[in-house]
Order: sequence, then structure tokens, then C-alpha cells
Amino acid sequence: MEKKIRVRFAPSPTGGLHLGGVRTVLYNYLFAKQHRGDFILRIEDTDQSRYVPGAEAYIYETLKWCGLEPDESPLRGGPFGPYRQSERKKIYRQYAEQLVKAGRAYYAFDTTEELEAMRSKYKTPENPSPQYDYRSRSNMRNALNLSPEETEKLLAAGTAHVIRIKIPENETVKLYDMIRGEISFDTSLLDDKVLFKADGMPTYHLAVVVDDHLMQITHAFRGEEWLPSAPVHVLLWRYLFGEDQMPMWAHLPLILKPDGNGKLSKRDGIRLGIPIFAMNWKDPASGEMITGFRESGFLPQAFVNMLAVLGWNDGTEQELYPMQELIAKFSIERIHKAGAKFNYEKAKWFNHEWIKKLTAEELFPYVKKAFEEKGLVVSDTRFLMKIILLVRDRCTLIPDFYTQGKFFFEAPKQWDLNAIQPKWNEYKNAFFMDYITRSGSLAEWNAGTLEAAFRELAAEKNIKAGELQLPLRIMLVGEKTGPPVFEISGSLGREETIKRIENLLETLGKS
RNA sequence: GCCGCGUUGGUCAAGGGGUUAAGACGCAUCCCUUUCACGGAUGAAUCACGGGUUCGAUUCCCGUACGCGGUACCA
Repeated sequence: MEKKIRVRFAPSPTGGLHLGGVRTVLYNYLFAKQHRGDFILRIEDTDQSRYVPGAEAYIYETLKWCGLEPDESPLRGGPFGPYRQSERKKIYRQYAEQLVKAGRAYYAFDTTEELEAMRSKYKTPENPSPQYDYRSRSNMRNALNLSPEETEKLLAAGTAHVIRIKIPENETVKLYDMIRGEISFDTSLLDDKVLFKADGMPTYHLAVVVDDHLMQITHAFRGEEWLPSAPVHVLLWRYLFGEDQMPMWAHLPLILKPDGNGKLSKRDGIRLGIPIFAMNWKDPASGEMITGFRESGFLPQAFVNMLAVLGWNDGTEQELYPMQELIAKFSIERIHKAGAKFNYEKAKWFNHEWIKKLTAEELFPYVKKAFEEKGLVVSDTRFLMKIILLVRDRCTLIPDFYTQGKFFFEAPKQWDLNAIQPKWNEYKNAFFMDYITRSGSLAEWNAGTLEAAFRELAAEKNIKAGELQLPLRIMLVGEKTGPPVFEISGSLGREETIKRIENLLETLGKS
């Protein structure tokens, strides 16, 4: 029987969750759901000193906002828990010891100073970073060089030590990657990576292998930056559980800075003033707030859509995908091999498209919230829905609904007088005086009847209707922008329209 | 330095021995609308370089260059 598909994502709770991270989660999720498998979240809080309290909840909320809730996680639980690394310490120790017994790993007692001494001693211009490997390990203070008695003594005395993998000398490790195909590495170039740290925590190398085995992971997706350490993981699988049990690997391309080169970092968000994280993230180190896509006014559908097609496409011209369609059409083979620069303009375009796609009902909660954040409490739901439909084509980000629609709720406080004053005259003034009475007596108040009345009166007065529309717009909106002016007037209602016309007429009269 | 991975317009990208080398974002011009958008049309702009293989390479092979990643008791 085929094993059930199980994928996992293991973020570090130290640095938030930026674009690349969310995209990795997304691809994990799409693949799992496509195969009716499980998507699990494991928290990589191996480095206790940098651990950020509350980070798990942050990550979880991010995933929830994106619609990527895991089936198993530290917050949710599941059959293969615990899911938090710090709660699995004993398990890792046990496997590390097993490797030592099998001669595949060894205790090392070198202090940080000794390590540094070794590195500076062997450092040359050709080899700027000497490794702890098959060449140098015979010069170090480890169980390979110490007598068994000495090692026992040190261990018994509680001497600080790590467990390192003993990398074989002349082997070729082959790895099949679902995106890149076969990749091979020469083990002589690998170093004896620490598997288990002096503080009792595993490194990622040990943890990823042990957890993937114990949690029955079938497919592992991670960033490209992991490719160089993949052979270590293959070796661990070989020594511990058998290479045939190893999950399928997919190393995802990186998301690059919008300008220049290099991996996108949170600093870029601050520097460029663009969101980098799904949700606002306060950097614990600097205390700086990095704006999120959510808070910038992105719809989760747009954010997920944009991320999904940054490095993947289904070969057609389609660009807009709802989640269900992404699940149906996603394929690992079509993920790009090269990194992609993040383009904020395009991201906004996706949001714009999604705003146009959603119904007024779907948009309503977001818009209502945006209005409330500006101190405008919406009591008339039906009215707001009407306004949403009227202005949404010109909204790229959710806050645009406020700037584009606020005049429906509040009379303009100032007018763009320069737009009308130069051409203002007594005839136009008279027109509007009459228009007030004419429209005031209209049986039906809507865009159609208003426009008809307006044009009729203009014709009677022998003034071009077009020349009068701009002044009317300024009266109602204050600015030159917005939806068709009679639509605005129709929505505003009789009383409010007349009030606003009178208001400006009065101001104009004074100057 | 070494190892690994990459390289199609400014950006995201389709394509994959013979094509006018799709499409999208952005940009420009025009149309629509006497507003701003939306929408529509048009345009400028691309196969990193050098060798092979071939009747023919953007496509296949080999180099080179460039970029990125890794080279930690970080993930």
C-alpha cells in the first residue's frame, strides 16, 4: 500500500515568516492537499537563546490568514507530537548515541577557542574557511583520538561536548531532487557537522532526519539554501533508517530582492518601504516594525495567488487562481529552478484583480474595518455595499476604499477651487441655482433621472453640459476624481446633494 | 578559495533543434469617458559570452563569465 503523503514545514521561531517562508509553506500545502495528504508544522526552536516568545502563535496566525492551516502543529497537536523541538530533546540524543555506537558519529570536546585556533591555523588565502573534516579531525580533541578511557572520563565528568557525524572519505552521495533532478556530492568535501549540541539540543541536520522519520514524512520541501547540506541528511538517513525510507526532496528557488541581487531579507522591506511579511512583524532584535501584506491592505487570496505564481506556472496564460484551483493545478515539476525577484508593483496588480473579482459581500468586512480604522463608523451596511461596487475598480489596496469612498459619508471639507474658479461666471451660478430646484422636484432620484434633468437644463440655458459636470463634481466630492458624477449624486441622495451644491455656491459667491 | 545551484525584455515568464520568440507587470501613445480609474488598441524592449554537434541552434554538449547559495555548537 502506498504511504500516505505527509509534508512538513519547520520554520524557525526567531525571524518571523517572510515571503520565501510563506511560499514554501504554500507549496507544501498545495502538494499535500492535492494528494489528500497531511500538512504538518513543526517548530524549529533549537536555538533557545534567540527564541522569540509568541513566535509560534504569529506563524500560526500567518498561516491561518493565508488559508494554510496545518493538520498537525504545536498549537493544534496530532498523532506524532510533540511538534516543538525543545520537547523532543531526549529523542534526538538517543539517535545521536545510536550513531556513535555504530561508529558513524563521535564525541568532540573542542572548545570554541580550540575550534577558532584550528581555523586560523589552517586558514590560507586559497582556503579561507578550513573545515572540521577527515583531514583535521585527527588533530582535534575528540573520541577518535582520545583513548576510550579518557573519553569515558571526560563524559563522566560532565565535560561539555558535541556529537559530530563522521563523514566518510571518498564517496559520492547522490540525491534526487524533484525540481532539479540528480545532484551528486563528493563526501571528501563535506565537514563533520555537529549533530547534537553541547546545550542538549540537536542541530537542524539531526532533527530534520529524525523528525521526518518519526513523523512519517514522505515529501520534504525547503529553500535552496539547504541544498549544500542535503548530502549530510542523505548520509544520516543511510545510517539511521535506510536511504530507501528517505522522503522525496524538493529544494525551492529563493525569492530575491526587488532591486539588485541577493536573497530577500527583512531589511529590504524597511529599506524599500514595502511589505515582506504576511503580517506585521516586530523585529525583536531591533524593535523595528516590518509591515505586513495584511496590514498594507492585501487580500489573502491575492497574496497567496501572487506568491504561488512567483516561481511557478501551469504553462498556460492563466495568472489568477483561487486556492482550489492552485491545489488542482500545482505541480512540482513546473517550479522554476532559478530565483525570482520580488516585484511589488505586480503584487499590487494581483490585489487589484482580486478586489475586482470578489463580491461586495466578500469585500465588506475588509472595507468596513478600513473605514473604522480611519474613525468612520459604518452603520448602513447596504449603503456601504453600494459604495464598494461603485469605487472598487479604482482600488488597488483596501485602504483605497476609504480615500475613494469617504466623500459618500462626509461632505468635502475643502474644494479644489482652482479647477473651477477661473471659468466660473454668473451664468453657471444661475444654472446651479436652477438645478437645485429642478432636481429637487424630481419624482425619481437616481443617476439616470439626474443626468437627464441636468442635460435638459443645460440645453435650455445654452451651456455645454460637459462644462458644468466638473463644477458639480467639485461640489460633491471636493476633487476632480471619482466615479461618474451622477452616480455619486444618486447615492448621496437629494438632501445631501443639494446641501453640498449650496455649500460651494456660497463659498464661490464670497470670493 | 572550494562545493552546489542558476542565467529568455527593466521584472515575472511561455517555448524548446526551423516560431513574426507567447502572455503578464511596469512604461509610452491612442480610443472610450468632457473627471480619475476600469476597459480596449498599439508600441518600445529579451534568448549572457565563446566553442562544438547539425543543413540549421535561444533550444543539445563543453567551456567561460556573471549571479546566488553554502562553507557555524543558525536555521
